[in-house]
Amino acid sequence: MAVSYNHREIEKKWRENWEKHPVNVNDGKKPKYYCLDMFPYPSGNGLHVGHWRGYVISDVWSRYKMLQGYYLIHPMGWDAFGLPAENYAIKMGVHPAKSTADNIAHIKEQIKQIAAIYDWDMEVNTTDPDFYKWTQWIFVKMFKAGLAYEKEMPINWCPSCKTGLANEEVVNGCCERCGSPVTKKNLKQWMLRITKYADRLLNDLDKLDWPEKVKKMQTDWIGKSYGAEVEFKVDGRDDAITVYTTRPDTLHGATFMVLAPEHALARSLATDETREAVEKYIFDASMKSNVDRLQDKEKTGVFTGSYAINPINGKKVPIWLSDYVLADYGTGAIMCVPAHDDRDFEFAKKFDIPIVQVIAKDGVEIPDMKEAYTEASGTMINSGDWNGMESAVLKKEAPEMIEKMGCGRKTVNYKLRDWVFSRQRYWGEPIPIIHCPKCGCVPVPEEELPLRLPDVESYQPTGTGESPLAAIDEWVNTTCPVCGAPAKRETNTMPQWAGSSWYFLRYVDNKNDKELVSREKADKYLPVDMYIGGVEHAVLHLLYSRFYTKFLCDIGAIDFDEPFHKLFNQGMITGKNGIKMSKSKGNVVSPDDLVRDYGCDSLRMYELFVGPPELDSEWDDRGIDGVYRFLNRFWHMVLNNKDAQVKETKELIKLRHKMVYDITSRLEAFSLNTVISGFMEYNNKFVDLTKKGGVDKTTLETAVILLAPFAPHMAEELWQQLGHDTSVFDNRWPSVDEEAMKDDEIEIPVQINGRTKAVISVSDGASKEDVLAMAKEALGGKLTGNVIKEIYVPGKIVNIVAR
RNA sequence: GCGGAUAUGGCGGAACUGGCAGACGCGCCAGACUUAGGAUCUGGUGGGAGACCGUGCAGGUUCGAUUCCUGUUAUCCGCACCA
Repeated sequence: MAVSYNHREIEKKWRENWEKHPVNVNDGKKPKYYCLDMFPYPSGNGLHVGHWRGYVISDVWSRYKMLQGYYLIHPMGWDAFGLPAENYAIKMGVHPAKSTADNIAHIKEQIKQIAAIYDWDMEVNTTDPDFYKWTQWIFVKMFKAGLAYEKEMPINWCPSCKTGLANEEVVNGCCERCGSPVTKKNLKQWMLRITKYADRLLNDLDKLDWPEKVKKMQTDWIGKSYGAEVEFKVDGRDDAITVYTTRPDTLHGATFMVLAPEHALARSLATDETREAVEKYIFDASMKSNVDRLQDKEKTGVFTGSYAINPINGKKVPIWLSDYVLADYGTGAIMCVPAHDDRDFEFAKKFDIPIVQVIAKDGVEIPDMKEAYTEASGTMINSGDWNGMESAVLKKEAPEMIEKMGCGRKTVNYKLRDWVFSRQRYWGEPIPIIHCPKCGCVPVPEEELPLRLPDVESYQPTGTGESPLAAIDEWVNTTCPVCGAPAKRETNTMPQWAGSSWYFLRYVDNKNDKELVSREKADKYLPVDMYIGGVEHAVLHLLYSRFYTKFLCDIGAIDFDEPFHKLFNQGMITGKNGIKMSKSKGNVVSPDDLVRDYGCDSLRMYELFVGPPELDSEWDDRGIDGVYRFLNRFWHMVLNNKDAQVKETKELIKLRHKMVYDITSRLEAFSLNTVISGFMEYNNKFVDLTKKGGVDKTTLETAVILLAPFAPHMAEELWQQLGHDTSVFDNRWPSVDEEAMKDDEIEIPVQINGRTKAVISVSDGASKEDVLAMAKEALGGKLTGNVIKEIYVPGKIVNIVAR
């Protein structure tokens, strides 16, 4: 029978046509819809079928929104600074500027293969001086607001990438990029005070239509806890040690105290007898890497020889050092209640420290404790005045009680740390700061931005903690903008996240050289309505972007404080057996051949059909035949019916509305795989009907419009073949008439004891008696025994309970 | 260790607020058209000869459970001594 539709010719024709006559037009009246993809970093490896998925999902959603009457903001750009781009350049032996430009050109061609409706006039590139001018401008503003500061401290250091890392970039003690174990290095660093925004970053999550998983990850990352700081005087000395605890209710049970080895007082607490052991322990701890520390299961520690006084009961408690206490959380010191904390229990058992229970679980003291009782539920015992109180109540009230007693205060703590913002690498935005011997740190004047990244002969990382920029004397040496004295430029660069933290704001006004974005355009087109990308940025990019947006809102640059209203995380496309696609595994599937053989429309649809969009899916090349056959069958079905002048019948109208309803509701639910199977199912019905009287033109047109976001080329071509000289995207998404969808006769399963034995067809308004009579008739001899109960749920089911 | 997700035919996956389990597709089987078919079209396809049995496993609630509850196993993901 008929030959395949010619996808090559049709797709070429419509690409050229869209080029000349864009379908996404801003008439100034339509409401905007901003649908954003997480912009790629231009890798030298190019795109594989996994990369397509997110772009197809966002394009389908964008085109759907366009058909609903929105003016679409759907831009694309390049996250081209940073480690991956630089490492690639080093590996290939080319300058990163050159390799980045080449990679962008290549990937842009590949992305165009998707036929997504990107507005390339809005394109941005983070390495473009006209763009990073504003990345630097934001930094200067943050510096002036006191949010960017310099600090020397031990930071995460990747010995392979030869740069410092933010906390968020350390995964299981290893570098997020290269997987090398991260070490500590004492470096003077630029920091961003993201902790100042901790509460807003936490509370505003409520406003967002984001996956719960991502909200949870950010909540945990910020890690807010409520508790108290309590002061313990050192026995026989004037100074005190402050601890942080979330369980002040257990204060009477504190039988020892532990300080992090890095604690400022650690050394001074040693006595003549313990000095040697204490020094050794502190030294050993300093030599441990993050990974070692994580892998140590067994607790270690050393007694300092000193004692502290528990302020609630005046008892002397020994002070220990142990690396299970973190130096940079809370106060770096803890009170230990072994009866009610797992870690303290383990430590007390190992070093034979007394264990005192202060909460009676179910009213009784546990006779022979095998593990700590960690729940705040039960009655207080061995707790002086607090005896008899409920632990849960006391937990809340104790901080204020302690405050009144003058030995501590109510407080909160966060796991979130300030953001280590310096990178000792070449390929990033220069930090626009000048170090003046007289004036200190002075920002580059705003009118002198951008501070261009200078060309350099050796852009390889030095490993010394200095950026390669430090080697360029003529760049480093400058004068102070304030006093004019000789001064030196900051030579560290910004992390890759700097540009990506705000790029989505720039798209809508990417040529503005006066402002980051004009308020007029920001108010009109921002923020982002739908953001689509992988889940790997849950606490990196997505947290940083929220922080930047809040800051820019605070300084009045924009008028909203959350960047992304709705977030969708697509699952990964993997190779066989769920193995991540990678060059080294040799399981990368390139879209190029598939586009050539099956067409862009087929690949787009298969990307969706392969599985639920939010879950990982294994790629199987053979499956694409299914959607390719569907598109062929649909093509021929429409062409076979188009001139037949079939009159619409009640049945055809019903089928049409059911189709619109099914496709729309599945699309709204983001169940894109079942949208595709829905198309197939309805097409099977249409193909069947073609042999029995045909399909009317309105139904054909409706189907073509519904298909347009998914297979835009074919939809355009069929729309034209149906006799139109406009674009299929000039239509509005069809609406559903619920009345027209209704069936007069409903099929109802008839069950005996919950097992289906027959199916009857009843009219819409049939009475219970009639239906039950019909049901019994249909069952005939199958119904034996005594009928105990008869259940009829109108429109759903008949169930007869018999014994 | 803590938290989350997932588990359904040979395979990918459907099943809306509890109501005919396996839609749709891949693969496979049979047939048609063909010089030919790895193209296309038509039909079939969970298991069992059968009554029946079947949604990771064991219970429970219900007239009725893939769906709700309790426990449990496996896989994946996140956090990981945050006091």
